[in-house]
Amino acid sequence: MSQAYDVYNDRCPTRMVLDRIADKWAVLILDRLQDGPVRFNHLRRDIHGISQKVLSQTLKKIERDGLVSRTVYATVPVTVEYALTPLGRTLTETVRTLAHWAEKNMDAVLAAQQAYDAATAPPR
Amino acid sequence: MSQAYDVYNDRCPTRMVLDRIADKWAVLILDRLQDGPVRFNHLRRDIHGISQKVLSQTLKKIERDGLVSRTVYATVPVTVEYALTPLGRTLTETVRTLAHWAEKNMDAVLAAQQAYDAATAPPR
DNA sequence: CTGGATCCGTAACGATACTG
DNA sequence: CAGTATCGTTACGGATCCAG
Repeated sequence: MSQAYDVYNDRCPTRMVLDRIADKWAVLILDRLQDGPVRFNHLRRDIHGISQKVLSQTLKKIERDGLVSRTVYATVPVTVEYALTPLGRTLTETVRTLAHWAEKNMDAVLAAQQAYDAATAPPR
Repeated sequence: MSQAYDVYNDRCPTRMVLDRIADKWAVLILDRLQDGPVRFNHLRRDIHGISQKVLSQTLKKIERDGLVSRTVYATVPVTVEYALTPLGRTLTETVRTLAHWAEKNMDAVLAAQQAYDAATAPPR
């Protein structure tokens, strides 16, 4: 993280953006949209564990951030498609590097956790 | 995000790791440790807005994940230093790319938010 | 100095029911 | 289909006090 801004202080704009990135559901949604527009209930089905309420809220947030677009089709019943904006696409691309890290180092993290637990819990 | 794992399903290990990355305070701490070991109260002072409770909890979490090491010096009073592990360092490096994105696109996000708010709120 | 323990308010979330 | 509204619960964070 660059020191161009005072990242550790409140009112830091970078920190503000970090708040948004640090949203698990938002990241998952952004990722799911990478292959093209997806409808509301389709997202709901694909992202297991998300409630329709949280999905709705999160979509609104990232739409406000300019990361996704919302397109309503006057079909009956109505159809709504969410898609990445160009800005959103640049973000998912950098998020990809995080995912790669996760896949590569997951085993190491798991091992570390087990070691930690073994070193702290067993005294019992 | 790669599709090697079923990222959208629970029980997905990548998603588990994502949970940790999606922790604003953890990211801030990891970042602060990039230039070398830092003591508890020093972290507390530098990362404005974090409470000592949350700092303590977060440090434990990322220590358990093997991302930071905790070293106690038998001074008086006692001194504790936190430092990045090699694993932790690889993570901060990828997180850096996120920060770069934030700095580069912050203005665009801000503009998008204002446009969104202007398009939704004003009907009032 | 480095935390642990406690209390307590708030914001987040899940479930459910209802609407255009 | 795509949401909104309401309710109840829970998890999280802040503040304070205390201990090794």
